Amino acid sequence: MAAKRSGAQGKRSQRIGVSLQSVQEPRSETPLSLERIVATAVEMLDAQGVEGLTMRKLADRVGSGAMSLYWHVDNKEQVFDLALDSVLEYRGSPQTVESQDWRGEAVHMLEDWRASMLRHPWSAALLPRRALGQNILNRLELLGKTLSRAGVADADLNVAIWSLWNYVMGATITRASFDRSDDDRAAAQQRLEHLSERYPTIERTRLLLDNDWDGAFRKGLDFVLDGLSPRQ
Amino acid sequence: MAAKRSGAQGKRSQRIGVSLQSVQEPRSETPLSLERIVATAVEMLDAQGVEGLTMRKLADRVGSGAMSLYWHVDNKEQVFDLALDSVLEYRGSPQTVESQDWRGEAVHMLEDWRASMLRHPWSAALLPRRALGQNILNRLELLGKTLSRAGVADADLNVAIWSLWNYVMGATITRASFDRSDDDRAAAQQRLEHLSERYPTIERTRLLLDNDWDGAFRKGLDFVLDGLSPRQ
DNA sequence: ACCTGAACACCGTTCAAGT
DNA sequence: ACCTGAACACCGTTCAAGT
Repeated sequence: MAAKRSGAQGKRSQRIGVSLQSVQEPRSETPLSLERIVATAVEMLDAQGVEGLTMRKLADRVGSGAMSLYWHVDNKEQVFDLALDSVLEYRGSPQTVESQDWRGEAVHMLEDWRASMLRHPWSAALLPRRALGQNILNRLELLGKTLSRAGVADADLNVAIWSLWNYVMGATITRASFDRSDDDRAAAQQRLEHLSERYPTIERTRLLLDNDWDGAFRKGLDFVLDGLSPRQ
Repeated sequence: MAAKRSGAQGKRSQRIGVSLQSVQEPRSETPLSLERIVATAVEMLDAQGVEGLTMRKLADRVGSGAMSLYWHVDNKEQVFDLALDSVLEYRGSPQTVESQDWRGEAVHMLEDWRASMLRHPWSAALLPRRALGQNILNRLELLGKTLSRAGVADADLNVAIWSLWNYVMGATITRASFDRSDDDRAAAQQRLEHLSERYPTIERTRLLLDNDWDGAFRKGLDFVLDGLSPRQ
């Protein structure tokens, strides 16, 4: 039911790295193209979230009849896949020098990963549900290479990669969804205060009011990397 | 837009811990009740996933007219909230003895958390989008208490809790969605093999073919706990 | 207090047809 | 090769009404 979603390349789609700086061309008669569809989908997702993206509204926004999209694209799922991958491109020093600072490199890559997703808050929650696109594979490869150079044994490498993946995905998904509803935290905290005898610990540390997401991410990441570091 | 979803208790809903062992009563004239609605929703979610749950189909399954649900429930969102929370109850030794094995306790709690979510594969992806219900708060409180007893300073406690949360959520969401589409892994691996010169590292370690999810979770969790352990 | 059907304003997608 | 409108089979929810 939820299968079979990767590989199907549509009638004429080739994977593209759409550049996404809010395409504000003379909204005249640019011919419909996959690039424009994907770029517009990203704009709409940024503005309205996952629920707000509709094939009909997308067609409207792109200035075509509702059904024209389906010549360029198989279905709505593919629009999500392409929008996601277009947002995850890694523009980092690709190989450059063989730096000695593997830990700094890893931190940089993972913070960039998180930042890319937070720029498009719908992306984090979507990612695990979709096939792994080129850009994520690139990031995984780069991460693996860095950890390997740092001395992580091949036997531990998969666990190390997945641990960091899990941490980054969990942190980003959580942050992106809390972000969209500050009320929740207020409401939750209110409930907490009302029940401070039931939840004394997290009430005492004010777990749900802590606003320093970036700092917490960075500190937790350090903990994880401490755990992963090859013992000497 | 996505706000205002917590607290609203509907016209007559009180939080309930529905017991969910596949209610197979004489499908006759049990009166419609919130409990039955939530239990049936969980059944449908287990069978069909998030996309498969429809207010109309739910009403049908419960043997009532389509609109009868709305007397018991405000809207579809609330059905999700209640289904989620009902699935996350923690049945663990609540206080018992003041064990010395804090690490074993933490591992047990977090493995149980993951297992509860994997029993209902739709739950993990849903959790971060919803308000934090009673049962998650309970788990967070218990985790915080355990870490605190283990010697984690109050200043580090929030980061420690969030790090473990992030790891568990990331791992479970990833696992649950990979689970639902084995094709992806085959397809991805095929793409990988085709491009083994582009992704030599993750191809070499067979990252995408590693099937030992439980083992990887446990090992990665150990890494994280190593990082979190108070230094001596 | 509890349940209902008709109706409204939407969806994604198929299909046969236009240029 | 590219785009279209009409139509189908769905959605969640409002509302006025029934018992």
